[in-house]
Amino acid sequence: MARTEPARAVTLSDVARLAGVSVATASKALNGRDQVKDTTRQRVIEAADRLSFSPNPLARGLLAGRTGTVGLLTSDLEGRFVIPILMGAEDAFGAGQVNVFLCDARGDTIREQYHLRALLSRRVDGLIVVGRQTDPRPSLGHDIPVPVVYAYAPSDDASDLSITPDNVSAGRIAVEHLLACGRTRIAHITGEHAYAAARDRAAGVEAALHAAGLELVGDVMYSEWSERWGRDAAAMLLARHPDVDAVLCGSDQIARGALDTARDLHRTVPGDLAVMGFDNWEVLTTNARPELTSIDANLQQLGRTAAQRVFAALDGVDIGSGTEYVPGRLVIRGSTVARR
Amino acid sequence: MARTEPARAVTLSDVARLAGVSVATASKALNGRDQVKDTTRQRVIEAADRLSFSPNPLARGLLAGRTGTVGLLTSDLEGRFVIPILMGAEDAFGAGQVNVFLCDARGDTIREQYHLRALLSRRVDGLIVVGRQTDPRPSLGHDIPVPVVYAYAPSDDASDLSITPDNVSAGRIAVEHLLACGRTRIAHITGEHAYAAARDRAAGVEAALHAAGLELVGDVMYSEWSERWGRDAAAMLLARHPDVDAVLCGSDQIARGALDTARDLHRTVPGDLAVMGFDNWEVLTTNARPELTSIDANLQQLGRTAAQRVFAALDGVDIGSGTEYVPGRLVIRGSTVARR
DNA sequence: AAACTCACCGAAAAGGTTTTCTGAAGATAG
DNA sequence: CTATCTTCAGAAAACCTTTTCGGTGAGTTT
Repeated sequence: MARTEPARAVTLSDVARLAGVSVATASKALNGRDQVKDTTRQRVIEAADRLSFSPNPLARGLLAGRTGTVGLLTSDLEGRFVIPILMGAEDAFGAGQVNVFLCDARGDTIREQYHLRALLSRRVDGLIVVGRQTDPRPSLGHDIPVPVVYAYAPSDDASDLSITPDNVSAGRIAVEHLLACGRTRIAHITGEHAYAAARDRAAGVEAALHAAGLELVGDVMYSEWSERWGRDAAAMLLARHPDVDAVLCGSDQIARGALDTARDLHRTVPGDLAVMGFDNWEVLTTNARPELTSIDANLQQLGRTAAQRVFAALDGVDIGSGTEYVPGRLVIRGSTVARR
Repeated sequence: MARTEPARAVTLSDVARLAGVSVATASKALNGRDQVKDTTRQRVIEAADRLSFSPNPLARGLLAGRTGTVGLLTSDLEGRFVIPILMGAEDAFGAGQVNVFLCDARGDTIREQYHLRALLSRRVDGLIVVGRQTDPRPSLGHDIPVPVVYAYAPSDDASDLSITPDNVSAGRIAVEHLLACGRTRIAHITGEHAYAAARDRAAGVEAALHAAGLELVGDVMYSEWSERWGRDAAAMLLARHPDVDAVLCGSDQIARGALDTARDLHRTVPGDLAVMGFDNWEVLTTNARPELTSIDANLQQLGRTAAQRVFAALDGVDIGSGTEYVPGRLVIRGSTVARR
């Protein structure tokens, strides 16, 4: 940490002095305005290069209103949903000159308001709000002077723009895969009924089964998002419905539990029983025995889309409102299809 | 997204006008400088309240040099190490007026340089660099005009300040726990030898065993950080050394694999065999059968410490240099101690 | 040669805040 | 009553960049 005097940052006037022009001309030269002779422009650019000048975004933002920053307001920093979304957003922004302010509200409305104020006072150009569930969350309201996009958790206000995973179609896709594998006696173990994600996936599952003229084996088994529940539920299920040939689980965690139980009861997977999960959480899926087929929610793409919408709004494009659904993606592994 | 005209932000001069004073006085009143009569100060504060004035950090930063922002430069956004660190940093900063710029270099030096430049040009007040391993990483150098603290991955330059988990002591703590549980025939399965984390933990393990007059059962088994390796290694281990009574694993993932194998081979845990891991990754530890004892690296505290060091440096305190080690914390669960 | 156009450059203001310095009024001491 | 202090308020500069507008000089037209 020993440092020499933090050399005063080089400013535009330093560049101007070196190039022998006024700051006004230097500014125009560097920003590609006309009204500057080409040779002059070259001289300025050269000078800026020599001093490795980089303009002060504060001064720039003070005047222009634009700061080149975007706020990402999450309630789910510990959660695993915000990360891919954040990466996607970084991807979309990264190429340009945009940086991301990250704030975690810890699910607390007070703190959220606090961070919101802080972000706005820093004059972020736009805002992405990430929730920790797919259940609608309270809107931040409309008196916000910058574009706002809600990601993962949609806003409860239809005049906001939200981008969220399409869990209904994900449920459908899962069932269609199991059907394609020749399974017909399919059960569904999932997490808390309070979560829209659980209910939506279940709805997609039942719709797809119905469309195929089939019925779910037993009722949808709701409880908690844990391996433990996956184990217990699978044990109950196999005791009551020994003829089941596929267990569709509402999360990879639950599926891991179901796999464990199947193993304990000497049911071979995928021979006797196909098992699949949702989320495609690699740590869980690729280390399971056998590896776990799952539905990836494409969160990274979701984040990219959200960022692009913010961009578009910044450029004055009307990005519309309502909820946009991002479809999931089937990732097939050994728990539904025997591997060569 | 439909919005009304973004009402021009209220400025200090609005406040001053309402309070019937000059901007200078208003500024002093709000910032608690003296040279302002108490009644005047009250009037200004009231006016600011009525207009819900919040100062423009851009203008403030322009003058002060301080921007109230800190850059967090990570190479590990997908990883799980940066998240608790980030939360810790947010904790430490959060109370104040600081916001965090998050940038992910994706392990790419070019991108890192790019982000570094972007952060510096935004005049961040300080920088926290988070790596994805505990192996030393290249220093960013000393021509950076703000304090830099390296977290998780230390800098390879001893004149930088780094804060990193104490894996040697973590290994020792783990062994001491196993000894306290009455285990004496302890084996160690861990991840890639290329990782300092693996070697350091192993060193601590061997030191602690040696101090107790014991030897490791077999050699340290290095390979990869996966459940699969945990399963395979445990199988090999139990075949070759059936008398082993504790398996210390280099990560929770490996430990999960070892638990699976123990179950397959009908070894009871913790009766026959104690199993423990490192990292205390809750998803893995609390869902294992039995729940997994582990060493938590206290990453959140590490992040807090890093943030505090940055703060201190900002306040002109000499924060020193070299590597500061954060000790781990034993989290006892059912895989080493039978639960009532 | 005078009037005009055109291309280019620079002065100055703006943006919002903090800080320093000056100055005015009131209070105290002699 | 005057001289010196103290207390408090305001004017102005500073931070750095962008933009508008006025101005200078060269070249062109009549």
